[in-house]
Amino acid sequence: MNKRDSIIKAALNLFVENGFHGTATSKIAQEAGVANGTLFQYFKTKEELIVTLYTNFKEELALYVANNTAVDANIKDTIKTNILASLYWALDNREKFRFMQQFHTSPYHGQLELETLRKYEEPHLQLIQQGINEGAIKPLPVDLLYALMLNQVFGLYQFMTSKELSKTEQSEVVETTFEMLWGMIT
Amino acid sequence: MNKRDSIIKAALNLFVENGFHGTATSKIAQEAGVANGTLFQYFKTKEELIVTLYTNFKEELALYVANNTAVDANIKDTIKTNILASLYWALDNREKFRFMQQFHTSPYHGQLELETLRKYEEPHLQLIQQGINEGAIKPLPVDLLYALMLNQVFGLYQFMTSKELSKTEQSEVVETTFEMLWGMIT
Amino acid sequence: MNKRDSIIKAALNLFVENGFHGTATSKIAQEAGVANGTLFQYFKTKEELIVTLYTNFKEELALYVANNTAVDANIKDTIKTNILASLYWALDNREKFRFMQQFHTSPYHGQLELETLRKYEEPHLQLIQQGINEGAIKPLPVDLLYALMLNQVFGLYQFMTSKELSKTEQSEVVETTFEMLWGMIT
Amino acid sequence: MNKRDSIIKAALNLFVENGFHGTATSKIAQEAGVANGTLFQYFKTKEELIVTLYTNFKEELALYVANNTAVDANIKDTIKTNILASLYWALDNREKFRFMQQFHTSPYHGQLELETLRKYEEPHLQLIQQGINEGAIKPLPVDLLYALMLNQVFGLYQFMTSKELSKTEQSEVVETTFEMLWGMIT
DNA sequence: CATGAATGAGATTTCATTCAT
DNA sequence: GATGAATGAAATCTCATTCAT
Repeated sequence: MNKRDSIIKAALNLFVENGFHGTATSKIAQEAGVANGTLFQYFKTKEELIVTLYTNFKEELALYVANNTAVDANIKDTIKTNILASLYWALDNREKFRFMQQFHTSPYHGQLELETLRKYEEPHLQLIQQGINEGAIKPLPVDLLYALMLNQVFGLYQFMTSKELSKTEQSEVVETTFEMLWGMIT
Repeated sequence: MNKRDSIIKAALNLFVENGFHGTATSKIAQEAGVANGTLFQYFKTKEELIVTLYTNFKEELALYVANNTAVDANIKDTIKTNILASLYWALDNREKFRFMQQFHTSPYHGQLELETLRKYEEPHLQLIQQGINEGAIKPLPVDLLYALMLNQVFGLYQFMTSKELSKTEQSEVVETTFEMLWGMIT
Repeated sequence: MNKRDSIIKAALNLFVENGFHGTATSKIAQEAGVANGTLFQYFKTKEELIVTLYTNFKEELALYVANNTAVDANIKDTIKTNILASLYWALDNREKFRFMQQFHTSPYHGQLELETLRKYEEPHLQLIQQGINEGAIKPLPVDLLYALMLNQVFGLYQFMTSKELSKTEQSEVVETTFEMLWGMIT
Repeated sequence: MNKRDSIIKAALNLFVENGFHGTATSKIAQEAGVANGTLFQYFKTKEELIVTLYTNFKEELALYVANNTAVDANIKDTIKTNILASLYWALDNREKFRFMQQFHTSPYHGQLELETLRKYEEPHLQLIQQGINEGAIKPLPVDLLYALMLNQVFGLYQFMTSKELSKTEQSEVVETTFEMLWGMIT
């Protein structure tokens, strides 16, 4: 693993464990096995490091979701695969997901350009719009529907990470919950 | 307004605007119009100040919800009033609500006793359990149902704070959304 | 006990336990059961309190020694009773004695007027001088003899406070040690 | 001189002059010609700095005494050289010696492990024991004899630093005093 | 006399960042 | 690129002292 990746990995661990403020750059460098100054060769400031982590993960999640969303299927399956992809990525990348949540409520988030953020929402909004256009989904504001769906996923994630569930139990609760959601918005 | 309250008010403003770390205790004192050391007469540490704010607001919310939840009504109305009370408190106390969200993803949250936190969840869980017992609500784990309902409120809050809605639009979207939720869990 | 005495007593305890710097005036007031500001009615500053304690104890010791030194006796007995009085006072007032030692190595000591200090040494120096004049004590500088005798007492005090000795063992070691000292200077 | 040594030197000067509390770490850094934070790279806390100074000096003194104590000589000469070495080191390193005295009556001293302290006493105690075994020294508790001898040195040090003595006067008083001491304990 | 809330100067310590090697 | 010693601004917290009541 190259130094840049070592730093990113160490930063993720420490930020999640101790928060942004609770993590000194020197600790990150130490944990990454590089010198203090080396960190600043790759990231001009601590803030840049944090924002880079965030956009990296955001990108990674978007890619994963894109690759695991059924296309050329009926709208229900498309949305279902889309949502489940998000959920499973989060469950498989809990540290990254927690990091992103931390980031959202931090002041760093406000400094991101809205355009950047919109970019990641767009595909989901379009999917919902498509569902409405096809008459499958209730004709409500897409923003609202997106917010409800997204937070449904958060709620499910919260539940699933607070319990120890077997694989079958997991897929059972996921299936049930999605059907409930689908019933709600159609 | 006495000094303690001035400090609390200033702290809330600044924490929400700049985050916990981004807010120096000296700034808080200054904004509150008191001397640096005065802050530490009322709160032994910065952390104590932060935790006090959180538990204050948590208490305030719980009280508001308790006072605005219909009792002696059918279960649907009870739950409805309960949920709407939470939502409207959040909408009327946006700073306090943002503060609480910030707190949740901060390392301070981990230091709270679980017992304290459970105390606030308990009434909601009991309400859901009652709904299940009465056969009104689907027999799913209460934890799961609670998580879904709570996050539904978050989602709605998110939508409503991102738009400028008239009073009628507001109550319309709230009504609609609650009916969707109720349909989903029954 | 009046407030002034309460303060003095509390101050002694705390200073000996935690040092001058380690003891806040507010702690002293608290321990003494008086208000914060009351302390400053009796002592203009913390320093004045410390110096007052010191001179009080110094005075107390001097008085005790004066009252317990044999007069109208031969020089050996006079000096012996004088030395033993100092020693026994120290053993019976260990906190006060430790306080005085702490004071000696503190910067406060440098601020005392030399005249004040000399006053307490004078009687001892005169006694030694008398011994020399009578031909009983070696004709060495009185300063030197005084320093040796004083430190002999310190050494003995150190030994006796580090052991648990019975009354008979105590007086035995005291007798022996004085005879050794007397042998040394005559 | 490297920065660490500059800091140690400055700290010694200032601590002796103004006491531990009276000396701010920022003053030390300034006097040493280094930045504020640099001090804390070499010493994690102010306390660590103080304790390091103490153990450094203690070690230095022990080494000096070990190197200047006659071995393979009769017991009297061995003890004499041992005592004189201590005395002369103190006279040649008055600041360091005053620092050590300050340290002894400070609360920092209590935090040192007893084992550490015993280590430095051990050689002296053994020497005295040897003298007793050989029948040269009176069969009294070694602790007591050590305390008396040590304090004799303190007394002599006190006398010699309060006077301006020529070299010959110095060695004369030292010789005389040692003979008195030796007479006393044999 | 007594109180104790309020003060604010000052102390220790941290840490993001730089830069000479 | 890599290093890590050095920096110094800034943050939290303490505490002797004051003063209105």
